[in-house]
Amino acid sequence: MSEPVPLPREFYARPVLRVARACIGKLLVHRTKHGTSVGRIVETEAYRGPADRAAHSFGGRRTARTEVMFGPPGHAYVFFVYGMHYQFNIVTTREGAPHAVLVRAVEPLLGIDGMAKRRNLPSASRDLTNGPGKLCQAFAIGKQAYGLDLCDSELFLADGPRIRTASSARIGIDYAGDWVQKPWRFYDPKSRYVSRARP
DNA sequence: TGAATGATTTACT
DNA sequence: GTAAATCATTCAA
Repeated sequence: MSEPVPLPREFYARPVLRVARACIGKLLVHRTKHGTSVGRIVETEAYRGPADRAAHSFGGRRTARTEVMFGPPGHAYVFFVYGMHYQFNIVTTREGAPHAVLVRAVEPLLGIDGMAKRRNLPSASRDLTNGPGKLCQAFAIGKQAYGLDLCDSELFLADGPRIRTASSARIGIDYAGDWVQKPWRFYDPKSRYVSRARP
């Protein structure tokens, strides 16, 4: 594989639904001192605050946690939930528009041994990266990744194969009322690493 | 200051 | 299928 190159800022500076769909098939790359992890993104969700009741930025809530979403596109929004899991998001659109794409699943490509070690699972296991919390643990993405610029070469997206993309309702946001049914989840229907079957 | 809760995962029945 | 794990963040007072 040739050296992956970070996608330009313009990739992220578009409406969040377009970015969420465009992310399917792109490569996620994380370089650390312990090694490099690479995976192909196979599942994402769009969160379009402040109107979207499911988004942390709903109602324009601007706090220490959500601050990065109000900044320029192409940065990492990483948050911690359920007392044990991190989630990796991509800030999109434009400064002042708190829209983000949640990366829910990837297919491991490189650095699989490190992922297996961090997940304490066999390297062939599908459970390595088939969920938003799982891939963060596998890729060693934690609070240190909060706010990172995805146009730098530490944590970034790179071009990948063009994939036929399907959509469905988002997962795990039953508190959001009617917003649950919006088809803002995108995935590669051919991948065995999507976090679950069509709801 | 305190109580509620969550963009999940894992283990167990 | 259900439930426990576990704590930063949020909001009410």
